[in-house]
Amino acid sequence: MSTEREIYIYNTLTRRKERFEPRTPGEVSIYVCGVTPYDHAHIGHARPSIFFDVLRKFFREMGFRVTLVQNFTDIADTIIDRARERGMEPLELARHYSEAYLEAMDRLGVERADVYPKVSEHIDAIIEMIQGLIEKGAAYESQGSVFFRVDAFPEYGKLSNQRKEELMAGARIEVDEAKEDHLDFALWKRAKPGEPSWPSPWGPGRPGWHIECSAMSLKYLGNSFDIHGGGLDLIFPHHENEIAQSEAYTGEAPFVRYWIHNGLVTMGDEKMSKSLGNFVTVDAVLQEYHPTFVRYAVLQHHYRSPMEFSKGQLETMKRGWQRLNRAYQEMLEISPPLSVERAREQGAPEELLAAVKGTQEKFLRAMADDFNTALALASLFELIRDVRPYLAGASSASAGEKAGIGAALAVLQRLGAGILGVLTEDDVDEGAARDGASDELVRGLVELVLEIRANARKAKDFATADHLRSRLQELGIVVEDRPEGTRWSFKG
RNA sequence: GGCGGCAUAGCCAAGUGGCUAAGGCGGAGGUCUGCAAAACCUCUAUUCCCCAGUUCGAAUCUGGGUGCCGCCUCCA
Repeated sequence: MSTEREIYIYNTLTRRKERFEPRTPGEVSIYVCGVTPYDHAHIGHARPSIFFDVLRKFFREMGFRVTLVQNFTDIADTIIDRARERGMEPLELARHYSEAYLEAMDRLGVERADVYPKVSEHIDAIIEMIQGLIEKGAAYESQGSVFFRVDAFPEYGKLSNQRKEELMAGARIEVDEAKEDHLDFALWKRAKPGEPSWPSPWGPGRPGWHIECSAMSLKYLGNSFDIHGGGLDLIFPHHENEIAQSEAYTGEAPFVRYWIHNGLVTMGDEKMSKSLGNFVTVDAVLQEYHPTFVRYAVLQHHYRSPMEFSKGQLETMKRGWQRLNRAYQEMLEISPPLSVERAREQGAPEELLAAVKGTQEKFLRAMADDFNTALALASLFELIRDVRPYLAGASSASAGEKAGIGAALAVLQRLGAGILGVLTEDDVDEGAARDGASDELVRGLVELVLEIRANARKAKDFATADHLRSRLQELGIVVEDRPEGTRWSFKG
């Protein structure tokens, strides 16, 4: 693919769509705020992971070399508290949930980042940065802790568009007399008894919340890297503070060229979050739904829109995903994937090839316009609609028609499977993935019933046949008579 | 109180100055089928929360209003 196409990104910093110009031509550096691993990953975490996975694959498709860094904030109050409850070492708890997070994302088809830096492994870099900030007068030590001096950074508030005075007015921050100013935030927190701590020039303690992302992103991606991502809920104070620290430290702006924030996942119109307790884990969802379907559901929404998560919501979306995949799977059986050029050589209908190229164009244009995955997905539906007529008579299709289907298949694989990851070769029918010892018996019995039913149908005893089918339906087993034979599946 | 976002058909959801307002689900009719299911075809918003304005022209821009959400405290 070429890098000719212009890519537009909505930049939170400017609140405008801007043309993407990388720091280095042909390369993209991306830092995505990862999780604080003190519990299982939920769907609210899956959304940014899936989105940035798609974004990365799209950039790659456009010819960029992509470097993706995602941190684990493995030192945090929440981790310490949870570990204490369970009588565990905080770092051990964090390691456990970090692993669980990665495994959950693997299952969702999220490609691993290039680096997963952990706070606990970057204490030195963090201390070095804090020292630098103190030397520049942007931070000060107080009672064993170190705070960032917000007054030393005149542009404070530029990301979240807040004025310092206003922040002060509405502050619900408890007064900490160690701070010079209410808005100042901790870079280094003095250790309280019984807390994990690391030695530092200011005594034993641990990093404050925001400093790790600055230290680690600068370390792995350098100054003025391209894209920093995360949930909308991180804009303030987290990302605001990152900008202040980083730009004060390096003396260079911008710290980040494009800020991308994804919308939140809601349940009952309320933000899904661990602290509210209204979350559904990725594992729980994957027990009922196929990973490519979860991606489909996420990508059906524009990344900046809120996404309501509910079972009813998913159920109605499932049909579309099934239809897309059924068509895809039919195509797989008809032809190997072919380039448009090869398909044309083999006599593919021009009309079909035009549809294939049109889909590709529409898809890439949608993605290049602020990663409009919903529109991109729509283009795939249009493609299968255009291919459908050729699929109908596939058994008698000419070599040229099959080649045309192969060209469409190649595009589906590259865009739908490769970039979006919403296609699968697995059975997409209801409950198809069910297994287990008891099902072994059930399967045998269903086969037996269907054998009897087949005999009834052969004898034109449709009353018996229909009775068996409806009784099975009541038990949650769907029977379909297709031209090629009867098939059945569990209803979800 | 401050900042930001959202409001498009029964539902989900694109579109942000101008060809017929994407796509999916659902619904209606049809093809196929012993009947169903699946699949396919056709139809399904003269109109984009309300009011005023800018413009030859607005769902799209401006002002005002209403409702909802997020952030200002840990948070993807």
